[in-house]
Amino acid sequence: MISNKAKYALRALLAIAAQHGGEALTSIEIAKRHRIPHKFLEQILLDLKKAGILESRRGKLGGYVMLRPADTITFGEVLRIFEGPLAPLPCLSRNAYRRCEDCENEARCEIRREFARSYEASRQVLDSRTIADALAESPAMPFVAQDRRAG
Amino acid sequence: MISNKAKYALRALLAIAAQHGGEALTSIEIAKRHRIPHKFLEQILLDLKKAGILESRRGKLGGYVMLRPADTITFGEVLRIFEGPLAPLPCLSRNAYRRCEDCENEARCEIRREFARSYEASRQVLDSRTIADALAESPAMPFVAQDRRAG
DNA sequence: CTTAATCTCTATAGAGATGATAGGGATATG
DNA sequence: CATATCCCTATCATCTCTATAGAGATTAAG
Repeated sequence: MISNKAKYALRALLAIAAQHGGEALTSIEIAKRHRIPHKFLEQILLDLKKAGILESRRGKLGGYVMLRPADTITFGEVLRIFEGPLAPLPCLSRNAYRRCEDCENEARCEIRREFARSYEASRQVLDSRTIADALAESPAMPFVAQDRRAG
Repeated sequence: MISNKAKYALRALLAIAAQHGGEALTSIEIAKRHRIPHKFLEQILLDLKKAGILESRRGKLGGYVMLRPADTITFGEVLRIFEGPLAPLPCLSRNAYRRCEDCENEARCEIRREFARSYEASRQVLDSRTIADALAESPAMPFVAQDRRAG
């Protein structure tokens, strides 16, 4: 199961990316719409900003907008920010490889071999599907916000 | 990342299933071979027994043997015993379905839709690959123990 | 300049999961 | 009876998750 944090982050991103005209969305508005505890959401949005995904404006009329276009942000990328490596075993992570301390022979490890298959299958989905893809297939929201950064 | 518990369980199962002639393996032997804390492993083997996967014998000459043949035990089944539902969202679990409390419209939820793809991909691997499959592909152990229950 | 709205940052805390460790009880063998 | 093994329960330290809280920084409006 994914964490609430990651789920909230994805909800928030979908909302911000879907915002017409690329207008800023406030954390309060997102929290109200999606029933996310406001102060918890603030932390999450801050993480997304630090990750270079969102841009923020402070003060009155402040809020959040996409920094990078929604079609460049995959579900996998967002998950990794909040959950760490997606790999089921440390020895299968590309970005965060660690040897299993107690593993005798990685190349012959049956467990590693089997999980590699499973991981590869889900990784290919998570690392290819973007926020924009998800919105594009949404029946209630046919118009996808992609790159609407103010020029 | 999967838990140590699940990893230990899989290691133990692979060892027991690979045992020539279906001889019993003791928890001490498994713990020594695979560097698993012995008392921790005992709990795990007990869980596997309660799940109907292993059979045990007490006393001298005791140990564990497979109850069900190794080609009927999938990685997914073992994982579920120790990690609970494999689904990334409660609303995607078949056996343990729960509605996301804060979800407005499950059918239209973009997050659910995307994770369904990813989950389906990994589930198909985990629920089809068995302990016997894993051993069969192991270069160091070409002879697979399948159904060796004493008649 | 003041006020209000918003983002920013850090601290704290309860609940539960994780990963063991420990001790003894039950059972089988010889 | 002695020994080896499985069986069962309790306990514990650590970490993570899920917040909650409060104050500071920034901006816009009046």
